[in-house]
Amino acid sequence: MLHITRRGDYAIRGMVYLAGQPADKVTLLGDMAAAVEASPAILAKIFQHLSKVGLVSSYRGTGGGFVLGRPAEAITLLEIVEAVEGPIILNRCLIAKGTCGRDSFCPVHPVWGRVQEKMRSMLGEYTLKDLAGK
Amino acid sequence: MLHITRRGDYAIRGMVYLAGQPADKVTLLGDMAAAVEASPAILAKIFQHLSKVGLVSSYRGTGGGFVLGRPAEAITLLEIVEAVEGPIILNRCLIAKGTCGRDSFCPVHPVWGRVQEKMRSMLGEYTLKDLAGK
DNA sequence: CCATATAAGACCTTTTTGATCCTATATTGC
DNA sequence: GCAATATAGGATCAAAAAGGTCTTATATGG
Ligand code: SF4
Ligand code: SF4
Repeated sequence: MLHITRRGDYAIRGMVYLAGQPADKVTLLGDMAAAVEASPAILAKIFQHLSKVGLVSSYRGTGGGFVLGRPAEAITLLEIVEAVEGPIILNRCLIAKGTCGRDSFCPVHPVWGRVQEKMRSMLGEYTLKDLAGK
Repeated sequence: MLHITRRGDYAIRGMVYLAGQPADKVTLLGDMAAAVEASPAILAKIFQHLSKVGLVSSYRGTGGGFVLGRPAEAITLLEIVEAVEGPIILNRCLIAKGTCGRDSFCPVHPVWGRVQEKMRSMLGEYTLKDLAGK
């Protein structure tokens, strides 16, 4: 239905929050969840994945929590969205050449390609630094 | 997951096909379904709806079928997609002011608005005439 | 060794999507 | 009028995705 999921939105909320914290403060999941108004359980899932991908670093045990995996100015909205939701693909003919079969002659195929690339490039222009306003 | 549905794609396929036919030829559902490689049953559903919205005109009985509801140059990709899938809304805060609650201070909110509008305007630029190449 | 805090995965419910089937209704031609 | 044709409309069903909860590891610091 052409919209990002809650997971994607929660991920962005959390990442913007982390970017707004002091540079290498280790943030508790619970604090972050409260601040971004999301369930700790679901935010945990999301950030476990962001950790695996390297967008955040995580520390277990007492004094553990999450920190940005890179400087805020080196993380874009696009990366966060695609890390959580998978690559932005507007129509299935853009998954790979031949997925649709009509792509060689379909006049609409290139349109989706253009719209998709514009969208990705726009999202790629915004960094966490821009969004956290620091 | 940020992609159009099959219904949307089938609708576009069918509309492009109609636009490629002689101006006021009444096209059989079955012919259209065969040409666009979609099940007649599902294409029927889709075009019933497009008919209700006025994007096509339909005629029942012998010699019946579908015709574009307006000249091909007056129907855009955006209209077809939104007729079938509902309005393009990238994040729920864009449904209406206040749907999210954080929209008044959220730094990401305006970004989604900008991306969404760009996307809609791009899709609004392509007409069936462009796509059918007539 | 104990309290803390994330990692990982199982599990469940609801919503959306994709698809089919059956019956009704309108139109044409005989 | 009647039969053949073709869309309208609704009921129904299965599969997939999304949203969310819970339980059990595992690592860390004191
Ligand atoms: S836009 Fe054209 S190529 Fe892409 S999925 Fe639709 S029919 Fe296939
Ligand atoms: S982008 Fe901001 S305003 Fe929009 S839904 Fe997410 S948190 Fe709410």
